[in-house]
Amino acid sequence: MADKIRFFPLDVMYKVIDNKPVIHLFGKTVDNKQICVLYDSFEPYFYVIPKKGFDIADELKNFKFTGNNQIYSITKIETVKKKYLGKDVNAIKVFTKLPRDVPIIREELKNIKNIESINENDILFVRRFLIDKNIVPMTLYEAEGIFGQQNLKVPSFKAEKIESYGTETFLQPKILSVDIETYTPQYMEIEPEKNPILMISFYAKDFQKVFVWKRFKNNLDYIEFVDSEEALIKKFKETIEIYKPDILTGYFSDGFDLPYIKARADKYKIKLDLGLDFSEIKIEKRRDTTVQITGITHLDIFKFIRKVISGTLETETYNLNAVASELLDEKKHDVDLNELSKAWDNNEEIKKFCEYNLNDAKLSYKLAEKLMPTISEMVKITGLTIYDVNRMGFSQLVEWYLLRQAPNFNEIAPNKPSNDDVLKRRLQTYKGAFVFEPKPGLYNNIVVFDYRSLYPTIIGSHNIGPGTLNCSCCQGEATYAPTEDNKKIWFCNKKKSFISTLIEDLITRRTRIKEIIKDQTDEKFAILDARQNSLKLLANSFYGYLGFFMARWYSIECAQATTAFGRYYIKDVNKKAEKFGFRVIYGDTDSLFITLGDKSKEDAETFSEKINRELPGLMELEFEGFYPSGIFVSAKVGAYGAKKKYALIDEKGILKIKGFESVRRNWSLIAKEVQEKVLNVILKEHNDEKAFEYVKKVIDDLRNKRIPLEKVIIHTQLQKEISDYDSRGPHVAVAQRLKNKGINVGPGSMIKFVVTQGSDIIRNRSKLPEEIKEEDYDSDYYIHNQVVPAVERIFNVLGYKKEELLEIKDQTKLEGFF
DNA sequence: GTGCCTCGGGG
DNA sequence: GTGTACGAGGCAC
Repeated sequence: MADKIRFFPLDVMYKVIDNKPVIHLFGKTVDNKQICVLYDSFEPYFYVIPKKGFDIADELKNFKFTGNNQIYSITKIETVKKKYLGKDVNAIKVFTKLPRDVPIIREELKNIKNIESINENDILFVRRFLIDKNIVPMTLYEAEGIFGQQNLKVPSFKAEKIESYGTETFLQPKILSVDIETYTPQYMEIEPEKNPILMISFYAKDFQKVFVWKRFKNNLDYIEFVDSEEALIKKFKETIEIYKPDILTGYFSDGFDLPYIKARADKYKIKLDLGLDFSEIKIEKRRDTTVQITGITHLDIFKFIRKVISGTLETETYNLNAVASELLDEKKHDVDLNELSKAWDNNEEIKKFCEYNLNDAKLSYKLAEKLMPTISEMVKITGLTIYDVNRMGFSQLVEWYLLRQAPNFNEIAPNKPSNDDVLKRRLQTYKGAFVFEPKPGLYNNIVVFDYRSLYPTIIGSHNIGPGTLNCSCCQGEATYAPTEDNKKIWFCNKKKSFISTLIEDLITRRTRIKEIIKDQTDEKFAILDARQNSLKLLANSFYGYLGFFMARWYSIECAQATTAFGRYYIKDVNKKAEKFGFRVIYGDTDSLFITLGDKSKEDAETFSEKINRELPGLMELEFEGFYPSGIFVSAKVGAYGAKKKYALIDEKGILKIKGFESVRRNWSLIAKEVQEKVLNVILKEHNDEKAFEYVKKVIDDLRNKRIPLEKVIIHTQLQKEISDYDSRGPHVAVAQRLKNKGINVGPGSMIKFVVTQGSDIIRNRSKLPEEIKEEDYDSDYYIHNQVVPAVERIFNVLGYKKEELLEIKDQTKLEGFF
């Protein structure tokens, strides 16, 4: 007698049991209990496309070979009618016993004649399963089968059938956030092999805890003392086992917290078998380290923010403080972590560090909670697990969306490029967007128009895609893309491409959501807004994907045609605006900035309506906004304005600033300070004279050594052993001197140095702050290489020249100015 | 200009 | 694990 259960899948893996791959879907039942649903009837396969006119079915059916003392064979084949890039093909679906047989058999098949190509042989088994069985994580399914006995931490259910059960989404995963503080003396690198973890904090909706292995008096109920680091790590393991989170999150926990905990656990020979199948946490050390726990979704919220939503944030640095400030309007505690190790050694007060620790865990928790709607929408669109969505960039998300959709179009996916292909593709370049450069200066009554989702709507409206590119059926009939060279690129008039169908679907789905979003409550709004934003992000990534060298559906011609149409449309509206009586001051890619002159705001709206009546398909010109005034910035040295650098003020007095990059951490404090102050004075006080004089004063202060040494120190981290450097930058030279003095420096050491006066190369003039006197720094270096570059672009907005900044100022005029 | 190196996030 | 995915900017040459 079969049972039925309803559940939301969250994580998926497979195991070979009795020489059969068994899919394990870990998730939550409708009554919120952990479950593992097993499915053993899914067979690995891939496609073989024979050369036209050849029948190799029998040869494949009987294909066998021996290797590694094993016999590999094809278990069965099916001949299927498929499409490959829009064209009909007769393909052979080749099945194997185990997933790991696929790459072996694929290699061996390369010896067979008359094979055109082998496809879809590198799609991981569990992802293949999710696609073919139409299973989307986080949505509701019903499984039919029996409860079984498996060696798992959660009940298991052996399913015969798994079917979609409505559209309900799992919205309340149990999230547990973790954060650690470690012993790291100042100037020393982070060394998990040497230095202990001092405390571990957890934060969840209904649970807060800081474990620490040094006792002190306090009245905080969330602090729990343990006797040693070893006990601390055991507590870490125990806490997760007891709390049973669906999602374990942290900020950069892929790259720091979890690998550190693992390294320390190894030292004490503590097995971190947190996987729901009793497996140990898996650390993959690549450039981007990843940490995986079977059955528990490890979400590194930093990674998601940087990879997926960084483009939508104002901040340019993605540290916890900056991101939490922007997204949560909350900050990290103001604590100097360098003091922690000292305090620890000297048995001083460490309470504030525990509070700091818990706060960090709380911030990560809140970020995860806040971004959950966006993440779950990405999961629902791409059909990937949260774990995968978390670690993929845009091009991969687009690719997995296409891979998931391909079977619905009966399409076989193209292969990933070979190394040779990648090299060739990397060399290909093409013309990008059109930019109408502004003359720097101040303007009044500005109206901004932009084409809504320009590239996505072009791809949709002009049927762009590798499958419709230069089709033989429309040769000579279709109009060419306006590429402005002799390249003849056209797209089919008769059938819609796979890619453009999908992108139009994304656009219309988004438009629908934006329509209903207007009258929604706060809660509903957040989810729908996240959803429309995910759709937008994905649609916007298609163009880049088509031109991305690693893409399966790569097509330089498609990318080229997209920008060509883009240039055509923006130039077209530019011409029409001038004809209508506006003055165009700036245009870039998809937007047009005009001044009204003697026309009104209403005229501008009439204009955009007129344009829209003539646009094809889903293309639309939007009236983005009206701004009483604005300034356009000059970028590098030169008479002309720059792309994407401007500041506008709207009718409410709110500033809109674009294109001012912030300085990186290895700049001196003085450069950072000056940039910040100048932006403030110009953008808030509108007093460019004051900003200018301020910088002149700082430059003068530098010349006269009135800026203290501490503000000119540059911090650079040593990345490897000194002897391993071929090219010796300033910090390497300084590190060498430190080493000569007997100070232990190595990879990870933060080297502080100051560039001093002289005529030698910078490396030889870089000294340790303690080696030199207060006034030894090279004023010219700091003026020309630090302060001026930090503000130069900002001043070009106002027509000031770099030279004017550098003029020796008249001391008397400025008395008492600041 | 080319090529090598560093940064990010975390303590 | 049916693998393998950075990209921008500074300094030395």
